[in-house]
Amino acid sequence: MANIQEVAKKAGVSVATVSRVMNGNTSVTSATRLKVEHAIEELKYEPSVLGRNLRNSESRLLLVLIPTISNPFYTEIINGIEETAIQNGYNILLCETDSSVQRENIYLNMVKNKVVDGVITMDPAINVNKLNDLARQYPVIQCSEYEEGGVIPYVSINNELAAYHAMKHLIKIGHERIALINSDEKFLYARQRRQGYNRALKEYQLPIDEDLIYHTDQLDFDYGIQAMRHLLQLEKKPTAVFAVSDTLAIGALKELNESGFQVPEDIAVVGFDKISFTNMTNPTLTTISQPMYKMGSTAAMMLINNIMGKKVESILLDHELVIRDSTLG
Amino acid sequence: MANIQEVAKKAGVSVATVSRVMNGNTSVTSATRLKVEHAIEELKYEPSVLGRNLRNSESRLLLVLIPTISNPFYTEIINGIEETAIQNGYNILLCETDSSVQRENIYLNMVKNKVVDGVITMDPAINVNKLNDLARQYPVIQCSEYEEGGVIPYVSINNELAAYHAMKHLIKIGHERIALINSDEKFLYARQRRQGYNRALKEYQLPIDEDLIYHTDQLDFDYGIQAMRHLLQLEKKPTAVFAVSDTLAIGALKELNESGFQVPEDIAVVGFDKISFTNMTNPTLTTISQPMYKMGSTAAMMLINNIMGKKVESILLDHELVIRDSTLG
DNA sequence: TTCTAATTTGTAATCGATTACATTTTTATT
DNA sequence: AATAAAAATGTAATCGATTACAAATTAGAA
Repeated sequence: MANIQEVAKKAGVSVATVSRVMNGNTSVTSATRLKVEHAIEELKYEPSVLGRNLRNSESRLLLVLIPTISNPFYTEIINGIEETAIQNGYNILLCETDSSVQRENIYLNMVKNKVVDGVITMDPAINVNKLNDLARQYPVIQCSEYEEGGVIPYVSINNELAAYHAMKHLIKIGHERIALINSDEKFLYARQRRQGYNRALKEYQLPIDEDLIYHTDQLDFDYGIQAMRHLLQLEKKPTAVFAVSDTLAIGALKELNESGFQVPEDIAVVGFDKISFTNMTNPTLTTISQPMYKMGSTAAMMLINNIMGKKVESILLDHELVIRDSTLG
Repeated sequence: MANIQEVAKKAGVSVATVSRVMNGNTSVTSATRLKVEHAIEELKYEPSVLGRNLRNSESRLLLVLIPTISNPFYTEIINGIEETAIQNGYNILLCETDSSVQRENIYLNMVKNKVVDGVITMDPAINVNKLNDLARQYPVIQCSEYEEGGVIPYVSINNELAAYHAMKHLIKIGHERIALINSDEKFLYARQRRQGYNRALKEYQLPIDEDLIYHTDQLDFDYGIQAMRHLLQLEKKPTAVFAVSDTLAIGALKELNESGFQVPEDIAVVGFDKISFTNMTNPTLTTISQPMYKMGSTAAMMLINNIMGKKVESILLDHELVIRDSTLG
């Protein structure tokens, strides 16, 4: 691949002029421009991004940190990030942390090293102190999970309200014993959704039965199965289940089918996220729709603005309750 | 962030010595090494990857091209790629082509521009000529989809044999009218799986009924639903369906459930890939298990070897038929 | 035509590392 | 102690772009 010197030589001009033609900001005679363009054409010159980045100290790369790529919730968000990034001349470096501190370190160093211009993190298990340190000097955006009252801009939804809506729906169709399959409450979203769960119950003067609340370590299908298995062993079984992730809800649904329970007749199920699978289950799954694509593109736009030195504000996007067969008698 | 000059100054040595300490290959007295390490510590120095890459003309980044991030088949492969990449000091730049020529161009230029050191493509719709051009000068590996008789190293499975196995299973349990939900036969894997389908039928002297073969444009659930809807309208309906992707099979299953058919009693279903969701459907889905993680890590290893100048050979990995409820009477 | 101002083009420093080669220091040998 | 050989360290070029500043060219005005 030819470099800028060779083009300059071939066109009989200086490298500065070639650079000017490439970037088109300062004035070049149309005659020389033509000469240079010819040389570029002939040599099939493509400027080295490495050289340019070193000089400009930018990489046009955005780091995206996700806990796992296996959850469709994240892949939809990534779609949104990628589209927006590309539209603005950026590309994304996708990295799974797998909640490993070592990986986290590698990735966060990439920001300091200027391998990337900024970072969007969706990892709820990220080290908050380290992230805040980083955010002091470099562009950082949190997506979906964030630090309450923190200084890092974020895009998310109102988790408390969304959970409240899901619960209100279950209560309104007559359920009184509603189980909650939650993830670890060390995560903000888990605490917030728990609060929504509590609020709805209180509002309708229903008791909060700790037996009906189950915490899982992860969000995979299997953990939903486990959770449901546990809940079915209770003496006083729930008549409905609210899971804080569709993947958990799908696992729960599976276990209910296996055990011969009718959904929603025996037990109703509500999920969270609206991943595309939820329309394929039998019955289809009632769920809280998160605007995942929008969340991704918003996060990307916020990060790019931040990189360009603009001040950005955190945003809470709207959710929506999607009522399907798993709660429709 | 401090640079190498500042460290050199603080340590009272030259930049070369600092570089030597950083890279640890050539000899440095333990006294000076200590001085330098102290300076590095104090200034919290991290070498600029940009500067290093420019000089070494490498980026330690691998480009991964996928048609879409939404299919779990690809995300499992990506897991394998990422793990292996990181183990070898590389990171991955994940890019969805969405089968857009424009994006394809952007991404392939990244290879020429040395933004990345090599590329793994899983996009079946990629422009083969362009890819071959690229592969003449740069490291390129194909994963899953490849060019038959081409020169680009690939890792895949024996698609013909896998489809043959799936069909043989269906035939052995008594099916004679077996529909095929295939994707566009412009893709090699589609042609190969079709061949396996044909071979099994021929071997058991069953007729090949073109009415039973349906082609879809994409692999999303909806296309599986469409396909099944079409097949159910046939006068002589199939008693079994073989779909070349789990996502299609899941859509088909959904449509069968909706339409009141019993699986596998009325119609049996076999998928392809063994994505995790196939264990969550009701009934669980019989499918061909592809070693996706292995495929990813193999592809990554091949690419890294290729980058290091080694010659690499194409590999076909083993598949496995996983029999589940959708074919178990 | 001559001079000034505006425009175009070139020169060379710069970004931050690596490394060939040169120089200095240390070690070993007689 | 003198010398050669080996080891440690430093100097400066290099990767490929951008850009401040300098120099050259052109245009315009008198």
